[in-house]
Amino acid sequence: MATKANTSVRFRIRVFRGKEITFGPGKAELLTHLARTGSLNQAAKRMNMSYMKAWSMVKLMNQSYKQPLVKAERGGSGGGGAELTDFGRRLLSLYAEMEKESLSAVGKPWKEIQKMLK
Amino acid sequence: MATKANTSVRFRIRVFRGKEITFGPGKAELLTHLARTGSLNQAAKRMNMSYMKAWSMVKLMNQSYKQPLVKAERGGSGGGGAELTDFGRRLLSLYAEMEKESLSAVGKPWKEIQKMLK
DNA sequence: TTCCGTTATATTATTAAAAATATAATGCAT
DNA sequence: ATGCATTATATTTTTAATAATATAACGGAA
Repeated sequence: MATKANTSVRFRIRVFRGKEITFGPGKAELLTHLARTGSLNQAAKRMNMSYMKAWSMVKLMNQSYKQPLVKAERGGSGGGGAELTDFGRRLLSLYAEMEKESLSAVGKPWKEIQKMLK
Repeated sequence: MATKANTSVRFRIRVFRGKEITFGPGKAELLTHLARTGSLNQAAKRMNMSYMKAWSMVKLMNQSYKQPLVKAERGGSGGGGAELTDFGRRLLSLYAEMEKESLSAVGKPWKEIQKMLK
């Protein structure tokens, strides 16, 4: 038994500005879906999130950074749509890097803890 | 302006066993206070946590690991008390190590993100 | 034998977070 | 004009997390 099937360490890395969470795992997932679908509505649906919550997240992000992460348009042929800006793509990839780095940094103590779990 | 006063990354490292969080920042803080005070009641008060919640955390921890992290006694001269076991002290220090390692691992991308924040 | 401060536990109440619902606005296409 | 799929926003409802309250048990000390 090298690893216990049931056990895991999970990270929540959150970027704060004052009291507000301007980036975290939920927002990262939302932006990832948004990049694929081109629609905030579709992105929200894919992660079983209400459109309203998704929209309020985007609003907060857009006003927290020097440049908007998401550009949205309404009306038009398909009803409208939303997409990531280059700025947004960059932030998303930096966040992914943080997740990857920290997860690998934690390997040794985590193995020890795993041994201590039932 | 080297760092923005207002901004921070925060980690929530959680140890899961199935759906249950068997260790995390709250439990770590509780055990730290417990080590100092020798009383679960006092430890809870120091972090403005209800005794009931503290106790249920201890209960979950004690039944999730191969050995108990906390040993409690009731009755007696001071009414009773609780203390960390060696096993508990070890887990607490491993957790602290995870926090420290991951924070330092994240330095580079975090600096970049900080620049992007308003 | 009664008092004390604690652990131990269940039940109820409060609060905060999330979800659901509703509605307006947009602009292209048919 | 009307329909369409979306963004944008406010309001209400529901749910889940947390806190509060209550009570029992324990065992030494005065």
